[in-house]
Amino acid sequence: MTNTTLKLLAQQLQLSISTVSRALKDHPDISAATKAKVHALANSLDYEPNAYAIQLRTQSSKIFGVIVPAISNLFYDSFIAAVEEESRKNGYALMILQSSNQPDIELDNLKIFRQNRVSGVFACLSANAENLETYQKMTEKEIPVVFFDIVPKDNKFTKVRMADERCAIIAAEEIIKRNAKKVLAIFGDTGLSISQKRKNAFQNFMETYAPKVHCTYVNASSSAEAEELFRKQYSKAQKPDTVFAMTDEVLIGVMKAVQALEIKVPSQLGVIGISNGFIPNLYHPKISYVETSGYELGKLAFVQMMANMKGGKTLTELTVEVKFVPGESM
Amino acid sequence: MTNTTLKLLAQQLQLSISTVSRALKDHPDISAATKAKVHALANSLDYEPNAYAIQLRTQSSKIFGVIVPAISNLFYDSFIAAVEEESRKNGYALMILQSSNQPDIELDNLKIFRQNRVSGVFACLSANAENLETYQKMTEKEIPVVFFDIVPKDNKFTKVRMADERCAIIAAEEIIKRNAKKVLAIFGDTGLSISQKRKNAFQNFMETYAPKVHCTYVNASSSAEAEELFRKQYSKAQKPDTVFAMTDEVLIGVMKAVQALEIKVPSQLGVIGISNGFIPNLYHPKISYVETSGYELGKLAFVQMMANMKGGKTLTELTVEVKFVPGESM
DNA sequence: AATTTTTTCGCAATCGTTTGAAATTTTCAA
DNA sequence: TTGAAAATTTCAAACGATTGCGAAAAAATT
Repeated sequence: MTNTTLKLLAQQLQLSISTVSRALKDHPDISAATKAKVHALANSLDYEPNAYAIQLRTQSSKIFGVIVPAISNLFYDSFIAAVEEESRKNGYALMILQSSNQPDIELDNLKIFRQNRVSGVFACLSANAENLETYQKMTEKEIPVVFFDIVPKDNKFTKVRMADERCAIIAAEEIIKRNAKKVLAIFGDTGLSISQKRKNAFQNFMETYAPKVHCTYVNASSSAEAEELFRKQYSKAQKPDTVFAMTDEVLIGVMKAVQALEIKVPSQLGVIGISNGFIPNLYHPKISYVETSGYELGKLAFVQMMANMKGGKTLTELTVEVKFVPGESM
Repeated sequence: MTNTTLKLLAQQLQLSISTVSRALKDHPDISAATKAKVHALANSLDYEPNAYAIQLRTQSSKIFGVIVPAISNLFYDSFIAAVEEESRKNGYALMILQSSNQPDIELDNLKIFRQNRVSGVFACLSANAENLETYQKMTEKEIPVVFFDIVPKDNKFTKVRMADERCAIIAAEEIIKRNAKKVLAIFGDTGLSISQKRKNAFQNFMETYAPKVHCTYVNASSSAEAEELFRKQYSKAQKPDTVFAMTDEVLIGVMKAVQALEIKVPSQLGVIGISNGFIPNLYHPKISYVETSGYELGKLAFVQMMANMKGGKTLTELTVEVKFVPGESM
């Protein structure tokens, strides 16, 4: 079964292709009568405009590219969900690729995006990305790029991200409120700038506003490592009375140990994390957390993308607001 | 900055477009000398073939469409990850859309796929989908469709899914091994055929091989409902000694109650679920589960897709094998 | 009835690439 | 030197849609 094309419709109706084309898009030049006829036939033959032909002709695709380290990730998937939602509303489709945190795959993916002449790219840098040059070229070719979450330092790019420092500070505030005496703060992989930012902000705040609270700072790059670190710290004579988990991954590790050691939360140990909320609500009592919503970030990223598309070069760095969501763990 | 095209290269090199085109793809007709020249210029001007033009000309896109109820889902995201991985290896990109379980959105998305002339579609039906006609049309237009997970009954379609009955039976076997006396089995939404299948298989097996075990069967369509149901059953005089959770969603609800009520697992209560493994491993002790891997399903779906593409109409229903993964909850 | 205006439609070029077939050049044996 | 075969390269027609501009037909004006 061959696809219905304008040509086919034109032949059957004894009209020219251009007339059919115009009729289909309600062009004022065309009489109501012919419009009706054209629409009728188009429907019965269920005509679907060929997106490639359109894009070739108009030099603009209705597709955005999204590149993330991994789709199966509690944070990115909600980001993607949000972007997809907005895109759909605006008549765009999404092409999603994962970099697996490998710079060469990231480059491959970017090539696919360029070859498909996507209208724009939402990009989350892979861990050790040094390929900013490629992104630079894309923006030069007028393919807007909106970075999210893991963004380049260079501020000639458009970026949206969580208010990382605020997250850490809000957590610190809550910890101080709780009147903690000994805090164990576990951050993510040392290689990620986000870990550094959060750690610095947290440490600064604590040292300034609660200098007498004893804090221990460690880094864990996996749940297992986080669990191990927690167990070690908790086996010491002076146990921490509060633990701060910078990511869901860390929190998962901590909570494994907490459950295994049958530590009472919050009486024996206060727990606070930074999360989109899914993991903290898995436990009883619910873990208190500072909310970083991938969903909200997605919405924001989309706004930025649209702004960029409309000619305006908005080279700003926006952050989405974060808030404390009390559970019963503090 | 305008995009480099074959025409541009041809002009600069004083060659015809066809020569340039052929040189770029190493056609034997072209002399080594010109090939070298062409490649050199193409590189320095970083030429990127225009995917639209190619697809228009060749009538074949290197894009697959994927449609899922929701991307942010522990099962689907790993499915997508697998399909994406395989697609990339084979030079395909993915266009991913979510139906949000709404049939009309699903139809919209299918339209986008058709307009983009995707090479094939991986589809998970939305809950109350009655739009099989549309899928039917697509296969008639030679766009292969591989259904996964939630698949149509009609067996003129290609489908891959988990071995749902096997899942339930394996779980039942383990429960019998454990010597359970009173079992609470919580299944998913009644509307989903998968719930029915699993329930029937489970119930059958239990009644056949362990008729004296007392089983209670209930359905929950959310974590909260599962939690509530569990609490109710557990507050009865004769408490269940084993609980079976058909999905992660159910398991999450159950475990909330278990933690809240401080029920000892496995001494007071055995727990077994069906899952891809992420959720069960969040708890201590680790929950035993029958593994249904979205990842494996994705791989299988891709194989089926490729088989379908190569002309062969493989209208079969394949299932991916499942296995029991012992935790410490039984 | 002749002319102007308005409606309605068609021509033809274009987007960037592929590809069968024809045209050109080179090679080489007779 | 010549002619045929082989090696290169070019021509030109697609693919399916959009769109400026001009043409024909219908309606309105004089």
